[in-house]
Amino acid sequence: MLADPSRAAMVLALMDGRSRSAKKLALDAGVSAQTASTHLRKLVDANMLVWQGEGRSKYFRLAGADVAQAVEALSTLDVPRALPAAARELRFARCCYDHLAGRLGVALTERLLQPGNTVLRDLGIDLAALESSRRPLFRCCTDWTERRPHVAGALGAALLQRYKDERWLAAVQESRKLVVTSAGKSAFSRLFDLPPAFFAQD
Amino acid sequence: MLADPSRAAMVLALMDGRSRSAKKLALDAGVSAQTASTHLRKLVDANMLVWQGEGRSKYFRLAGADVAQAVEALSTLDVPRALPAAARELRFARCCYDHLAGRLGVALTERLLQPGNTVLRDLGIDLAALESSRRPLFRCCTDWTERRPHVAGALGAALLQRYKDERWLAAVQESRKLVVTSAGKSAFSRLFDLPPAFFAQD
DNA sequence: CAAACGGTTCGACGGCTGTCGAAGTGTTCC
DNA sequence: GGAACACTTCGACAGCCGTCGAACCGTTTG
Repeated sequence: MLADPSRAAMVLALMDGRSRSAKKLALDAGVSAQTASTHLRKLVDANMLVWQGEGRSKYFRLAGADVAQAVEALSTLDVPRALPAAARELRFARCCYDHLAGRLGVALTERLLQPGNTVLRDLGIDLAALESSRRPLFRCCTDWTERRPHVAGALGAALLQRYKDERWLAAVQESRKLVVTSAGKSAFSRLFDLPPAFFAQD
Repeated sequence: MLADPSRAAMVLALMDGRSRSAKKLALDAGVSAQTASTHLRKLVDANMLVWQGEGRSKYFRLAGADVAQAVEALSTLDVPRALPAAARELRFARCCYDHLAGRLGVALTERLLQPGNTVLRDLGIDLAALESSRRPLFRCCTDWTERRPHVAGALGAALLQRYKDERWLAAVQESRKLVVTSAGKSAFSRLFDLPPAFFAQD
């Protein structure tokens, strides 16, 4: 399924976890509407996408976190060669389906795994509630830009949600890119013990 | 690369992390030697396999843990449909490149993530030494049989090595399957607090 | 040295599938 | 009601690529 360039482009365009119309996906992939329609049908039949009708439009999104993780894992294989310019701006912070990825995601994950840290408690993340959800609490994606793990799963999703609610991170229109607000810089520095210079990489 | 059935079969046959000759891989994939040769060349060019000459034979193996993880992540996508009979025996315990996967891998991972456990200390795993290695200490694969995470990365490899050294697990010839020895059953039950009935699933 | 064997290269065949034009269905908007 | 629009289906074309037979190279074995 992912071997075809058009389908790959569509799936990559949906890697932010949001929905897109068939027409927009056709534009993303650079093919006609008919071609896009056949591809989208195949992806839905393969349980990789789901759709939702809204008026005369059809909005598609990834079927689940497992699809996103597979794409991310595949991306790590091709990446040793230089990153394309378009991907350059995704290096620092982006969303990977429903959680945080990129240098920031990897750095926060490393701090989170250090024994003795109290970040989750400080953030008021209710682990017990998350564990009761059916999806795995903890999972790692291998970051395709950093080639190191970042937190995914229910915990990863809850953390990104919190960051957005607190206005520490903001989503960029039509992109997976996330920007760190000034409030976010000070909050991340404080909670995760990151040097202020870290954010100069963005 | 993985979209072709022959190449997929070859890569799957190498998922145990060991090496196989070109001829054996041709048999695994059910194609002629010429066809296998072209596929293997492509896989090497794509940095997914590496090879090593030995006499008039050529032995291939996976290029790294990232390849194995991508394959494992992709496998989770198609698996909702019933498992092929050949895969049935891999459900309980198998090696995934260099670490433990399957029901046992998932169960041990869950115990390992419970706060307050002392398993790593009891096993005498030297986390400091592992951290100094270049590869990430901690990573998760999403298990394609269980659809839940299991420990990979340097820690996952060190754990499997320890289990083998202790003769708790034994590799099955020409297969990814791992069998739990009777010493292993009692050791896992004790260290990870698993009920003895757990091993009846095997 | 000759035979056997593992692997590779070349060339030709054949099938699969991605592509778009054209036409059709259902929805929205004026 | 009619025009514009989003999406789908059908059909035909074209190109890509997996496949194997045949021939070739290098190593091993008797």
